Amino acid sequence: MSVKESPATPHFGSDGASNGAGDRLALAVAARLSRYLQILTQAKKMGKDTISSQELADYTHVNSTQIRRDLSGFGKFGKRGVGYDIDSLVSQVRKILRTTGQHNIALFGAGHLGQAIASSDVFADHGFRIVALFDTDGDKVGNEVTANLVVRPYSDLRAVVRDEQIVVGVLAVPSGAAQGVADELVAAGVKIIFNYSEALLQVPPEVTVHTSSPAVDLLYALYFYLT
Amino acid sequence: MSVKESPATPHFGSDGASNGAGDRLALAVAARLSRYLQILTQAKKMGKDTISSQELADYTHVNSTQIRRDLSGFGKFGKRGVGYDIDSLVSQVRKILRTTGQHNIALFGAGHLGQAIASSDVFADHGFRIVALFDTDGDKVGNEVTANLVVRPYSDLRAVVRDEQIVVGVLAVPSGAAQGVADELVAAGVKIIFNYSEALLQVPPEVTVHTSSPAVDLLYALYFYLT
DNA sequence: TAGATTGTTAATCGATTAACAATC
DNA sequence: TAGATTGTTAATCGATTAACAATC
Repeated sequence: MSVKESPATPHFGSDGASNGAGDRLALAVAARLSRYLQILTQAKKMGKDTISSQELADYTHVNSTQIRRDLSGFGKFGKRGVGYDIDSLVSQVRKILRTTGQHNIALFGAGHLGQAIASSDVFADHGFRIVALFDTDGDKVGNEVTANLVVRPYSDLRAVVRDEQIVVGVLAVPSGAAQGVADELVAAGVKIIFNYSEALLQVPPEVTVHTSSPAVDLLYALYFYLT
Repeated sequence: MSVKESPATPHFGSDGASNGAGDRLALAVAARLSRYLQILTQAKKMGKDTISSQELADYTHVNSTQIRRDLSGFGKFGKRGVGYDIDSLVSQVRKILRTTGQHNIALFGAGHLGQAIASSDVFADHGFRIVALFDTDGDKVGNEVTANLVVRPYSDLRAVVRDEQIVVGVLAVPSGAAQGVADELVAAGVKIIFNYSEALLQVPPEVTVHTSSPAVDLLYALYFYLT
């Protein structure tokens, strides 16, 4: 701790060994990498095969040097004078983020926001699957929201979490209902809750809540750009 | 530049004068302050009058020392042994962020996401107003989505931007339609675009694009929590 | 008073950037 | 080759944290 060893690699947390088995990425690095991944995926869809650090910088608002630095910490992925091959960079970044597997998600609330989320193809692009959609409204139960997604009643919650190995519960319910759903998810053993409502949720310490709603995101951004 | 003056205040950018007239907040500070503001507003709604830096830390995942530091840079807003009075802190932070005025927003797309955004009360809480909602679908035009919001055709765009002094255009349209709407907004003189689609938008340098969709937000978060 | 929580210091750590040689 | 863009260095700057006295 007190003795300076060698210039520690800045890509990792506290103890800076190389990119071996058990290292955890620095939080900010992981955040940026996942941002790059999203842009890369989209650029590919738009027909690009190659991208430069400067182009990535334009889309992400991250400095281009920072981007090259982030990537070169894990290998030499680019071609000087050319840029990065998108396909190969995507698979490299996925490897770094360790998100090559499949993860199952349960979504709560089949209102406007829930349906907007359910019909996004972002998840399939990145190896996540929404395997269940719940709503309290009896009239909605049974509706087919997308090809493979039928609205289910809350009474199925426990069985679904167990049978489908749900790792994340996503709340797209009204603020007033959010705490109740969170409680049921916690009771069912889910450890990660993504909260799109504005409610401030109370959960046990072993459960992580991430709160962010479209409107609140917009709010943040406005504070910057308007001044 | 090269000469160390005095320990510059870390709350501001490059040239560190005190909190006088023309100083710009450091980006990260502004981001955190707006996050605090959202939590404070919500805590107030839930009946709290006072909040401690530790409680704010629990909700925002920002270190409590960091929070006290952010706030104490602008004044002594708290009471030792008690915490912060929510009402007074809200008005102080608003003053710091200079967002006491009203700003008008135009929203594009009356689909699920657009309607979810339109019916959020986050904006009214923070002094922003969605004054117009546009859609290309002739069947939707004329529909009343919320009490004061009727779906309008794109042909009204220019007039509305001018008459209502629109400063931000929010895109909740399909990816394929996003660039077209962006072009029209640019032509109408709008300088800030908030893009909820996944499209990568091409705009002139004087226009700022902020891209983030609910599904992509979720994606980021999952990369963290699942590893 | 006793307990709690702020305001502030001091030290470390990580992020950011300009600049440029290497090289495709 | 000439032009473009990466990979990397070196330096600075800002963020983060633990710790604790001040004080409500």
